[in-house]
Amino acid sequence: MAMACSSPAACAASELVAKGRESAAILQALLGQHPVVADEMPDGLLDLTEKILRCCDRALAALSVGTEDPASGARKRTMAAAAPLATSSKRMRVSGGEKGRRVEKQQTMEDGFIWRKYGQKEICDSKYPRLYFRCTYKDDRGCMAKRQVQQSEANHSVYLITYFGEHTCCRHDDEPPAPFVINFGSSTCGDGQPNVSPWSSCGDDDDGLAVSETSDLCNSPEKELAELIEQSTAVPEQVAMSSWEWDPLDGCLDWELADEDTSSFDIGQFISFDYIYLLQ
DNA sequence: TATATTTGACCAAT
DNA sequence: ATTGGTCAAATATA
Repeated sequence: MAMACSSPAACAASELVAKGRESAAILQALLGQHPVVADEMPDGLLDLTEKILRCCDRALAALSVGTEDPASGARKRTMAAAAPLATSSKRMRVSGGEKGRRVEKQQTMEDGFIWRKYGQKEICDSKYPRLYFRCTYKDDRGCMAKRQVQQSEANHSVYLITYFGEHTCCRHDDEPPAPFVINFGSSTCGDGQPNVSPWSSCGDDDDGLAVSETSDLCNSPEKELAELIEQSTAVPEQVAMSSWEWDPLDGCLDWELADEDTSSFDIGQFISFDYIYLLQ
């Protein structure tokens, strides 16, 4: 699937930032895990990788925002305060007793979990059907997580995903959930494959690192590094969730200031400043 | 053959 | 009566 960017520059920038983020995630995982490196590491090295990851997240989020129709984006931004996007079906709340969490995703509805489709419904006032999924492990492990997926009316390349319930299928009691699985440099980008990070790029060259391929690694014996990298590469909810209130530059400032004397990097070479308003 | 998807039917909420 | 969520038989796929 080709990336539906609003400009070639934005598309190229997204891919470059995504690659940079993946590399930073691997570096962070390796730094944190390797006993020798961890012992002799100068203070702040992990913090630095953390900052790099955060900046990449925000850059990617900003770029993904840039794929939307600017007019609708501006409209959304002004409406955000009055109408928070985290809504859910009243029916689902009644039956499930729980609010859904809506996430907007570009390009892919894959999120690293394995879902089984159990229904599809034409929805009134929407030209796209709503797809109903439950966790594949509902029967085996009693995992009651569900999600609904619907293409955005405003931008059909955006999937509106609403989650209900928590995954209990691949979580140990003392471990946090691992909603995203990375698969660097995967050669397949088909819709049928659980495709990892929402930022994963398609048609990538094959010099990447294949760390894991399915969410089943939750129980695999050689999962330690994969889990470390998963945690590092999981996109923070703040970024994944639709929100127009966060500041993409928040947390990057000190990093930028530290570099400003030596860096000759001109972001304007890569990103049209048409998108800069989206960062404000 | 086992597993996943499709799709019409059913039912509860509105 | 309408709508949306789920079920389950039929069908597709590996």
